[in-house]
Amino acid sequence: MSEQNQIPEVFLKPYDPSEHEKNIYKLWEDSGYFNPDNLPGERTEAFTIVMPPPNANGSLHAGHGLVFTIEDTMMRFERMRGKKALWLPGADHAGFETQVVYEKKLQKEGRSRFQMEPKELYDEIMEFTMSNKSFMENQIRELGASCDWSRSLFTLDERVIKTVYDTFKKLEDDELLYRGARTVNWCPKHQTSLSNLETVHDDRTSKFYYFQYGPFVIGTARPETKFGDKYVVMHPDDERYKEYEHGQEIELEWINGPITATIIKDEAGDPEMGSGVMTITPWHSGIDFEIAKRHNLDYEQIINWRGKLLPIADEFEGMPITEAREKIVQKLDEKGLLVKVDEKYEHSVPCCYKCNREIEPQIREQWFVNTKPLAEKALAAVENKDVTFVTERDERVFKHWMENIEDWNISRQVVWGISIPAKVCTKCGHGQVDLEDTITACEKCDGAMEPDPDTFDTWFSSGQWPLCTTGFPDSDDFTNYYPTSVMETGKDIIFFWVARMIMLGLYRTGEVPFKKVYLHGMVRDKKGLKMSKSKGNVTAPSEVQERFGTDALRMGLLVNNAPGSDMNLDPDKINAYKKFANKIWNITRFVLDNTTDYTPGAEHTAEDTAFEKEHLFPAIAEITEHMDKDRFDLAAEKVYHFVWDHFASIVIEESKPLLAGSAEERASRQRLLHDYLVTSLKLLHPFMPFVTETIWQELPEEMKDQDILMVASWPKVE
RNA sequence: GCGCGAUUAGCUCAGUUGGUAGAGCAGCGCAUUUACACUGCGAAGGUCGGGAGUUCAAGUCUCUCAUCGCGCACCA
Repeated sequence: MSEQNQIPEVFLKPYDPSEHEKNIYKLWEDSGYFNPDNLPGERTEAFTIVMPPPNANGSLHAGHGLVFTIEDTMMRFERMRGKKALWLPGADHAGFETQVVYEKKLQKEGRSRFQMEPKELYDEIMEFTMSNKSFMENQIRELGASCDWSRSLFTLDERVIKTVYDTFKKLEDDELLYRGARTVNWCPKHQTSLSNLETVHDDRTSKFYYFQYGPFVIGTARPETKFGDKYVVMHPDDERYKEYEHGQEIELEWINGPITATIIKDEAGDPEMGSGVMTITPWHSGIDFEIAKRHNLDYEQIINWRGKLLPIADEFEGMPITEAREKIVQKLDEKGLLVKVDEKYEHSVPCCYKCNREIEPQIREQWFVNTKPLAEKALAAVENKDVTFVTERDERVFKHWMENIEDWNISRQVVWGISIPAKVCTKCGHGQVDLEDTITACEKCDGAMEPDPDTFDTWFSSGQWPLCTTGFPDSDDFTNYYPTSVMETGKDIIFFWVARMIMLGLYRTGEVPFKKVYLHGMVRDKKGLKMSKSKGNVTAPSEVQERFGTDALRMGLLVNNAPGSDMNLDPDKINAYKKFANKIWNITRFVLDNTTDYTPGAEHTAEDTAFEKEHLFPAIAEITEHMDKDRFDLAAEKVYHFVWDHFASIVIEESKPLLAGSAEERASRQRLLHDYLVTSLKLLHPFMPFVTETIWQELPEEMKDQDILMVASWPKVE
C-alpha cells in the first residue's frame, strides 16, 4: 500500500488555460524535444512537415490558426508514435504582399515609395518585417506549435538566396529560361508586372463601340488603345472579305486623320464575332501581340506605365484612359465614324488582386520560365503516386491547371525581394544570368550590360522552400528528411505554391518535395462569410485563445472540418470545447481522488479485463485509424465522445459502487481508471496539448512512461 | 467559355468499400450541496434539393434538371 496522498490542489478549481499555457510551452521548448535529434528512444522513421512560412507583415489570422493546429496535431501524433518528428518553421518576406502592406503604411504617413531610394525603402521594410517576424513567432508558440525553432529559416536568408540563384542559373543552362518582350499583366498603381495568378477577374457591364474603319466595321470596348491600329485582321476563309488580299493596303480616315492600314489574314479572326473584322493593338493585348508576332508586324506603346496616353494620341496625350475614352468616342462620332454603341456589353476585366485596379497589358522585357517541361514531370509524379493528394478533388484541380500551364513571368518591379542576378543589355535588351557579376559586354550586340533592377516573384523562391529548409544539396537534414512527409497548406495556394514546389523540387533533386498534399479550406465567420477587415468579422486567434483557451480553439478548428472544405468558426462551438477541457480536468480530479491508496500493478478482475477489451481498445483503434487517414476531424470528434460519453458518463458512474466494493474490485477499478485516464490524455494530446500536458505534470510518476506527455508513447491495442 | 464542388434536423456540418439517418450549437421539459452547473437526465425535431435508373437494398453508384458557391482562362 502506498501512503495516502492528497490530490494536487490545482484540481480543486476549474481549469484556467491562461494560468498554465505559457509554462507548459516553456516546458516543451526547454526539453529540446521539438528537435528530433533530442527525442528519447530509438527512432528510425522520419516524419517531416515544412511549415508554410507565414508572411511577416501582420499578425496571425484564423487561417494561420488552422494551419498550425492541423500541422501540430499531425506532428504530435507522429512524435508519440515514435517517429523522428521534424517540423521546420520559417517566416516569409512575402515580396509584393509585404511591400503593398508597407506602402499603405507609408501612405498613412503621407509618404510614397516613389519618392524614396530603393535602398532606403528596402531597409525600412526589412526593419518592419523583422519586428513582425518575432511578434508572429510568439503567436505561433501560443498556439502550441511543436516546431523546431533551432532550424527556423527566413526567406531572405543567405541559404535561400544561394539556392534560388543556383536554380535560376540551372534554368538558363538547361534552356528553360528566357528573357523576352512579352505581354505582361501591368498594375498601373503598383508599377509592377504580375503573374496570371495575381490577377482577379471582375465581371462588368460596359459599353461596346462599333466604328467605321475604312470599308469595315470594327468593334471595341477600348477605343483609347486604337491610335496605333494600322492592321486589320480577318479570317482567311471569311467569304465576305475574299476580295481583300493579305498584305493589301487601304487608305482610311481615323481618329487623328488619314492613315494607311494593312490587311492581315489570320486564323485568329473569328467570323462569328461581330463583323468578323478586327484591328489589333499588339502592345496592349496578349492575343494581338501573338498575331503581330506571327506576321512580324510593328507595335507601339499607346498607354504609359502610369495608365496615361502617350504622344501618339496627339490632343489626348497625358489623359488617363477613362477620361480619354469618352472624348475619343465623341470625336469619332463627330467625324461620322461611330456606327453604334452596345450599352450592355458583359465581359470580365483582369484586375490587380491587391488594389483591384484594371490591369493594363503591356509589353515588357521580363524573365520567363518555360514551364511546360517542368509541369510534365510534375504530372508524371502525380500519375505515379510519388505525390498524392488527400482529396481526389485537389488532384483533379491540380492536373487541370498543370495540363494548361503557361510560361511563368518571374520578374517583378518590386524593391522588397530577392534581386535577379542578371545583366541586361542597354542596347538590345538581351539578358544573361550573371552570378559572379563578371559580364560587362553584350554577346549579341556590343552594348553595355547593366544589372537587372528587378526582383523575383516571391513564389519563385517559395517554390524552392522545401529545398532550402532541408539544406539542399549537401546537409544531413536533406539526406534524412527529404522528401518530406506532408505538405499541409491552404487550397487557395495550390497553384501559387504547391504546384511550383513540386515542379522545382523535382527539377533540382529528381524527387518530389513531399509525398502527400493535405489542403485545408478557408476559415469563415459563423455565418459562412469570408473574414475581412472591411466587414469587421475577423476573428483573431489570440482573442479566442484569451476567452476559451488554446485547446478549445484547436478543437473548434478541427472538429467538423473535413479536409478541403471550408469551415465556419463559431464562438459557441469553441465554448463547448472549453467546457470539455474542464471536463477532463474534473475527470482527473475524480480519478486521483479515488486512487490515493492505489497500489500500481493491481490485478484486473475478469470483468474489468473484458471491459477494456470491449470499450477501450476499440476506441484506440478507431481513433488511430482516423488519424492514419488524415481525418483529424473524425478522430477529434471520436475522442471527444469517448472521453465524455463513455469515460465520464459510464466508466466513472459505474465505478462509484465498485470502488466501494471488495478490495479486489476496488483495486481493479483503480487500475482501470488509471488506464483510462492515461490513455485518454494520450489520445487527446495531439488535439488539446496544453490541458493534457498540464494534467500529466500533476500525475504520480508511476502512471507515466515519460516525464513529458508530448513524447509519451501513443496507446496501443493489446 | 473550360473545370471543380455543394444541396442531410432551426443553424453549422459529419456520414469511410451501398445495409432503413448522426454530432455540435440553438430550442423544449425536468433535476440541484453532484468528480464537474464550464453539470446530469429526458423528449422533440429530417419523405437526405427535384426527377429517373441500377440493386434484394441508395444519403451513398449512374443519368438528368434546378439552385448556390469556387477555380482557371478569355474576345473584337
